[in-house]
This record gives sequence, C-alpha cells and structure tokens, in this order.
Amino acid sequence: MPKETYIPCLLQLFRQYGYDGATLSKISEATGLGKASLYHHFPGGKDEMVTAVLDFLEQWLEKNVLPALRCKGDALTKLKVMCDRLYDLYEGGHQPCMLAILLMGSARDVFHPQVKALFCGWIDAMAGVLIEAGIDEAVAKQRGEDAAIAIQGSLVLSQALDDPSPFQRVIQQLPMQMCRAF
Amino acid sequence: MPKETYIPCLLQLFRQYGYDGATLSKISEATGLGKASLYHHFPGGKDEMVTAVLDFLEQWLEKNVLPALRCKGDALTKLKVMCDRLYDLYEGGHQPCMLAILLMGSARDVFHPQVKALFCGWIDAMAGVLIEAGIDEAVAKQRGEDAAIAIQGSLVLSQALDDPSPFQRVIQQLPMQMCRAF
DNA sequence: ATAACTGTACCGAACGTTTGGTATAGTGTC
DNA sequence: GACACTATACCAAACGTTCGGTACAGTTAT
Repeated sequence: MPKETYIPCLLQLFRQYGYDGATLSKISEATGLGKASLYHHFPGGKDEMVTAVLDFLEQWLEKNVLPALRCKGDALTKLKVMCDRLYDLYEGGHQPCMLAILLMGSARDVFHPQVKALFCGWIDAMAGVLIEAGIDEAVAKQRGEDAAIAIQGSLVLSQALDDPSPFQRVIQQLPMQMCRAF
Repeated sequence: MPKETYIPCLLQLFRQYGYDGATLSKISEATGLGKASLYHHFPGGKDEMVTAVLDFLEQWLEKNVLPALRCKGDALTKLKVMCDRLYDLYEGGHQPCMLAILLMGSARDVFHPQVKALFCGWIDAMAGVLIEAGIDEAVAKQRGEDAAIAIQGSLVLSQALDDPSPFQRVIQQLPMQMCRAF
C-alpha cells in the first residue's frame, strides 16, 4: 500500500499521544506495519512521519479551506463553509489540533517553523475574506487572529471538559461573529 | 531543602517539555538534584511531581485569583485583577499553560480529572462575578467559558507565532469584553 | 527475475526506577 | 560535654524495560 494510506492513522496517533508519546511501538500496532515497513515508507523515521502528516494537513487546507475563502461570494457564506470543513477535521470537537500538539515537547524545536507558517497562511486567508468584504485591514487581521484563538481555545476546553460543546458553539457562532459591524 | 522549593522549577519544565518530554534526566539537571534525591522528595516518581505542581497551581488559584473574584466590588475591577494575575502566571504570554499540556500525551489518562476540576472551578468563579453583576445566569456561564477559550487560545497562538502579543491583547480586552451589555 | 515490501532479530542509547550508601544536623543519654 | 542514635537530604551506579533505528533473509507482486 502507498504510504499516503497511513497518514490518517498517523494523524490520529499524533493527535492522541503527542509527538513524544506516539512511540514506534504504538505506531506499528496502529498501522499494522512492522518497524521495517515503517522505515521503508518513512526512511526519516518519526520526524518524516510528522512531516508527512504536516504536508497532508497543508494540502488539506489548500484544498478544502483556502479555495473556499478565496473564491467570490459573500463573506458569511465562505466562513460558514470553512467552519463546516473544520468541524469535520476536528471531528466535532472530539479531536485536538495536531498543530497545537506539535508546539509542545521536543517536537517544537523541529516543527515550529512549519506550524507557524500554516497558522499565518490560515489567518491571512480569513483576514482576506473580511478585507474583501470591506472591513478595515487592521480590524480584519485582528479578527482573523481572534478566530484562530477561538477555535484553538475551544478545542483545548473541549478536551479539558471532555465535552465537545464548547468547540461546537464556537464553530457555530464564528462566521457571524467575524462579520459583525463592530 | 524542602520539596516545595523545586515546584516552580518543575512547573517550568513540564510547561516547556510536556509530561512525556520532561525526562528525569532533564528534571535532575534543572533542579540540581540527583535522580535518587528526586525520589526521596517525590516517592511516587514523575506522577507525584506533576501532582505536586497541580496542587501548587490549585493553591495559587485559590490564593491569587478566586478571592479577588469572590470579594465585593464591581465586576470590571475584579476581572482586571484576575487578568493581572494571569499575566504574571503565563509570563506575559511567553509560557504555555500547564493544564493544557497535561491534556495531551500519556498524561491525559492520569491527570484529566484534576485538570477538569480546575477548569470548572475557574470558569464558575468567573461566571459568578457576572451573575453578581446582574447578568443572566446562562449568559454569564457562557462568558466564563468564552474567557477560558480566549485565554487558552491566545496562549496557543502566542506559542505558534512565537509572539506574546495575541495573549497580551486578549488579557487587556478580556475584562470589558466580559462585562459588555450584550 | 526483479523490484517492492515485510517479519524477525538485533543494536546502542535512553527511559523511569531502585539499590546501597554517605554526609550532616539534630536529639536524647550519660 | 561526649557519645550513640536517628532523621533528613543527597548521590553514584545499576536495574530491567523500552526507546528509535538497522541488518538481512524471506515473501509477494509484476
């Protein structure tokens, strides 16, 4: 099987256990592949697995979120589409964010640049929607950040309370929150 | 030296490296104590160290935040005091949240109940301030959650961008954001 | 036959933890 | 005051286990 097959499984593992906690034994067990097979597909080891997941997420973002934000149409509708996609990505708030997880532990040193770039690209795209809708550029930029903050924070809280409703509420309110007049 | 001496150091370590990433070697190096000495102070090993830090944070919360919220006075002032305290705790946004870190990796299974309790207590206290100020109970509860979301999210974003300004902006805006009429 | 893939066995290093023991400061006894 | 004793704090070394990673022979598919 091509290595892309195992990316969703790896994503799940790193989200659940983090970089340091996702040992090769767990990865081997979850994927059903022996260590040799894992190193056949990912010669760079665990780091290459993370990079592959990160690339997958980048492609997923560029395929499922960014085009929806950049196409023509009113801002509210576009942001609602984005939220629907994010709802699926985070499984309704039951899954933490892979990017946030990579910011902690020994993974941070290695993957921080890529994570930062992903965040910046996403925030810029959200701000772009608001700017196109006629909102002041500085305000738009700040609301893009606020959206990222709300989503990340609600994911943390949903994990803390073991209850997806904070995330779901944020996702539902976010589009009109971002498009408000003031 | 009494073991309480080492708690701030442990807090710093777990925040920086996470539970799985904070190895006993690093803990030994950072505290200046040999591994066996660590087991003298914390017979339960790494788990007991985390519990000690968690207890410390609970006491810190009950000493520095909750009384300020429960005392008499107007809501805005009380929330500003809370934000000042949190600003110090998170070192102006340069440090991640210990609680959020314990929600990831193998620590989650062990410490989730205590983390959840801490979050609930904090959110309830914030909601209490707003209820006392005459805000509808359901709205107050939701704004307490929103405050936790904003702080946690801004800490994540500050880590992601390697820039404390998202956290600082949230902290500065939070009190009046929570006390707004609608 | 050849290339892609995998299972088994193995490696050095690092993990959390335990052992066995030393140095020091205090305490009760004479 | 001198002595035996105890509690506390600390450490070097080693424990068994698991880590990430490798070597290689065997299997599968084309």
